[in-house]
Amino acid sequence: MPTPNRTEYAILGLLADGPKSGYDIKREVEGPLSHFWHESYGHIYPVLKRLREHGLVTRRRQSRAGRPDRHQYTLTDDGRAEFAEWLRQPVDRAPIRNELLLKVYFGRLAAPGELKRVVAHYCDEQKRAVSLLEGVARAVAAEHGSTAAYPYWSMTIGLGLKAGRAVIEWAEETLRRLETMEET
Amino acid sequence: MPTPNRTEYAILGLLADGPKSGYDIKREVEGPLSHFWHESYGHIYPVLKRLREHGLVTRRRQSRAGRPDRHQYTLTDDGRAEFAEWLRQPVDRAPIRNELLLKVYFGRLAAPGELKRVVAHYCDEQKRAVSLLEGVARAVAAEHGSTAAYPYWSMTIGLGLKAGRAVIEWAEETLRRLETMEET
DNA sequence: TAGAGCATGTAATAGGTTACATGATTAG
DNA sequence: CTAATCATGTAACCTATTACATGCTCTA
Repeated sequence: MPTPNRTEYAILGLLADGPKSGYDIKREVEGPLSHFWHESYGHIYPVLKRLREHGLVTRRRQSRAGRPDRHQYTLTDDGRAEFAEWLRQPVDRAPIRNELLLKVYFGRLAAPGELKRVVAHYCDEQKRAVSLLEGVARAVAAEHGSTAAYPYWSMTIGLGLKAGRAVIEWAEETLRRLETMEET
Repeated sequence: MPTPNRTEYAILGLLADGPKSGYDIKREVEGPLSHFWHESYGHIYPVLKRLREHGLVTRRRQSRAGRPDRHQYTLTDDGRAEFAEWLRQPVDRAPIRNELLLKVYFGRLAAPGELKRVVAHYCDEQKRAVSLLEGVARAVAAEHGSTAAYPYWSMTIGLGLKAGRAVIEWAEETLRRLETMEET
C-alpha cells in the first residue's frame, strides 16, 4: 500500500463543512488542527487542482467588495462519498521515525553529558508545547464549548496532552537515569 | 530549515559501531531500532553511495567462503566527525501528522458508531504493539542486560511503552465519551 | 506610501517507498 | 531441485516542502 495522499482527505474533510478557498484551508489547518496536522500552500493548491480534475470538488470565482477575488471550492457528491469512505476506514499505526530516540540509541557514542543536554532540551520543548496546549484547551472550552464540533475538537487536544505528558515523564526519568550512569 | 536527510545519520550511526554492509544495516534497523525507526533498501543503497561520494564512508568488496560477496562500508574520520556533530545537536519536536486525530476531528461528519469503530480498532492495534514491546523489553533485558548499549536501548523502549500506554488510556477514555454522546 | 494581511499559484528540489532486476549459497 | 536467506542495486513514482512570482486591498 503506497502512502495514500492524506492531504486530499484533509482538504475534502475541511470542505465537507462548507465551501472554502485555499487560503481558508490553510488558515483552518493552522488553527484547530495545528497540534496534529499541517499543510503548505505548495501542496494545497496542486491537490485542489487534482481534486477538481477528478470531479471531487468544483471551483467558483468569487468577487467580494473590498477584498481580493478568490476561488471558492465546493465538495461534489462524489467528493463527499470519497471522504465518507475514507472516514470509515480503520487507521493503522503509522511507521515511526523518532530522531530523538535515534540519538538516545546512539547515546553511548556521544561525549559524556551530551545526550543529557539533548534530552533536556527536548523535555523543555515538550513542556512548552503541553502548556501551550493546556491554554488552547481552556480557550476552546470557553469559546466553543457548546458547539457540535467541540467534543471532537476536545478529543484531539486530549491525545496531545496525554501523549505530551507521557513524553515529559519519560524524559525526566531518562535524565535521572543518565545522571546515575555518570556517577560511576 | 529543510527536513534533513535523517537516513544519512542513522546509517552513519550504525557504521560508527563497526563496518557493515547495506544488508546488515537493514537488519539492524529491523531489529533493535524497529519500534522507532525504519529504512528501505531503496533508500539505504543510494544514501550509502552519496555518503561515499562525500567521503564519509569507504567501500570494500569482501569475499567470504560459503557466502555471497558483499560490500563492507566503513566510516571515515570525516564521517565520524559528521555523525558526532549531528549527535550533539538538539532535536526539535517534529511536525506531526496524525491521521487518527484527523478522523476524530471530522468525527461529527461520520455516521453514528463509525468513529467508535475506528478508535476501537486503533486501540486494539496499540495494545498489541505495547504487549509486543513489553516482550521485547523482557527479552532484551535477559539477553543484553549487561552490555554497554543496554541502558540506551532500554531507554528507547521506555518511551515506546510510555507513549503507547498513554494512547491506550486516551482511546479508552475517548470510547467512553463517544458512548455517552450516543446515549442522547 | 508602506506594510500587513488577503489571495493564488508554479518550479525546483528533497526525501522516501515500491516494484523490479539480478544473482550466490545453503538447507531440506 | 527448490525454497529461504544472503546480497546489491536501479527506475519509476509519490508526497511534500521551500523558494519564488504575482497582485489586490485596507489601514496607519
